[in-house]
Amino acid sequence: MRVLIVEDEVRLAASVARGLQADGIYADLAHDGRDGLWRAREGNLDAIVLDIMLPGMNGYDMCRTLRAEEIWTPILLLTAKGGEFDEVEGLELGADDYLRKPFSHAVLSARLRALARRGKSPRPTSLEVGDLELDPGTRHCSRRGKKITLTPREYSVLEVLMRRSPEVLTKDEILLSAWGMDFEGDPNIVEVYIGYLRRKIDKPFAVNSVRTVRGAGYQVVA
Amino acid sequence: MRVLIVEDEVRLAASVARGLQADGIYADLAHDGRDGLWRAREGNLDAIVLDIMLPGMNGYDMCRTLRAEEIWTPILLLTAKGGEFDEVEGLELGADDYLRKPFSHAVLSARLRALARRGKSPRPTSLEVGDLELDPGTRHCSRRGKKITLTPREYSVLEVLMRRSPEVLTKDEILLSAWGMDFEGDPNIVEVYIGYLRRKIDKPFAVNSVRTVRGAGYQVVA
DNA sequence: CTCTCTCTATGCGTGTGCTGATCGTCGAAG
DNA sequence: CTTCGACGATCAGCACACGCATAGAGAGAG
Repeated sequence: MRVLIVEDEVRLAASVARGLQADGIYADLAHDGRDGLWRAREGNLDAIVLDIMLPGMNGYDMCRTLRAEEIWTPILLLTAKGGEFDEVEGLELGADDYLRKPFSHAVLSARLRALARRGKSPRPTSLEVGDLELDPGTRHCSRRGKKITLTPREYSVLEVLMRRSPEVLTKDEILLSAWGMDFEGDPNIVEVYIGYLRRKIDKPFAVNSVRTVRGAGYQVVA
Repeated sequence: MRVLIVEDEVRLAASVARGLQADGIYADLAHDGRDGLWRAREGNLDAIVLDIMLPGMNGYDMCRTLRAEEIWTPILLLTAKGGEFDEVEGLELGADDYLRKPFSHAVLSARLRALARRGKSPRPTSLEVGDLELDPGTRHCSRRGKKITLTPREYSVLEVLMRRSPEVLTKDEILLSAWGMDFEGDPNIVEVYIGYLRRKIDKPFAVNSVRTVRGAGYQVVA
């Protein structure tokens, strides 16, 4: 589990980070609003701990900005003031919880876990072309329920073909997607891998879903 | 929006109910634990406000009972004591939030709205993949009832793999989640920790739940 | 100091990727 | 219809990167 702590008091931030680490929660640190916003956009975070009083950009603004950008990572606000309006306002702006300073590490980690539990991201959907299925999450490939084992390179080639099915892709497009732009070998490699794929996903099932379009490229059809 | 207030001090309960009503939140009242439990089972509630000190049945027990019955209506605990352990304990038992007395109506309604927005999320208290269990609260891991001791780093790696099981995670994703984005060492460390995990959770039980997907990453399966 | 945990560094085995040559096939022009 | 050229398919075999195991150094806590 991974969280971002946005807090300008460096010593406090470091101490909180150590405390969480002892509970198996790894914490990245940002010391001002701008930096925090940047990392929040980048990262693959389970939650954000956000101080309200910050140099650069305050916690409210950061919270509002993230939500406006459709980033729904759970946010826990840290409030220093005694007033209640901070907190109400924060929740209305899209924060998910708040904690009043000073707080104990035990409470913070319990709250963070509770937040992270809710914030599950939806599963990526699988690709289907006819009865051929490809799940990018597990990298499983199957036809009519029968599992097909693919090597990494075979998987890359099939993925791009299925993603854009039934488009015809040129060899160059396939090279770019499956090998990357820094490939410097024999472009004949694409033909070789098309061959591997046909041997695994077409021949055993007596179908012809990987089609050659002479002079143009390849496509996958139902 | 409709909430249930379980609180034995009649005057306080009535005053809270009036305050919420002014914010468009309709409140049912129960004055002891048994009555509260009954109404919580019946009703079509958006949230429950639960005092800890109650005649009949205390707040902890009520909370635990509801969760055991698979009723996941969000619960906000009211704590009167100063100690923090009440609160941590409450959250571990399945409450979703807490508020320390005395509190203001504005804060209570903001919190209730936040809870209702999240909705009832079936909340697995532990992660399970096949017969392998991992409890994020206590950081205990076990298979077939036998306890397995994990170091913090091992725990982090296993947690992210189980949370997203049966997805295949790349080494980079694992590094990001378990080490953080500022890790600058040898990425081979992931392989090392996968090895440690296998030695602890797979080999003693003669299973193979931590799978390598060559060229892609790792997954945990049943 | 000792013990635990984390990480680096090494060597090894195997599956995978790629090359290069040869064989097959399609299509257009005579 | 036949022929020829260009494009695509297939195959064998080698090199190597990937993943695994293990040992040990370094850091930190008790």
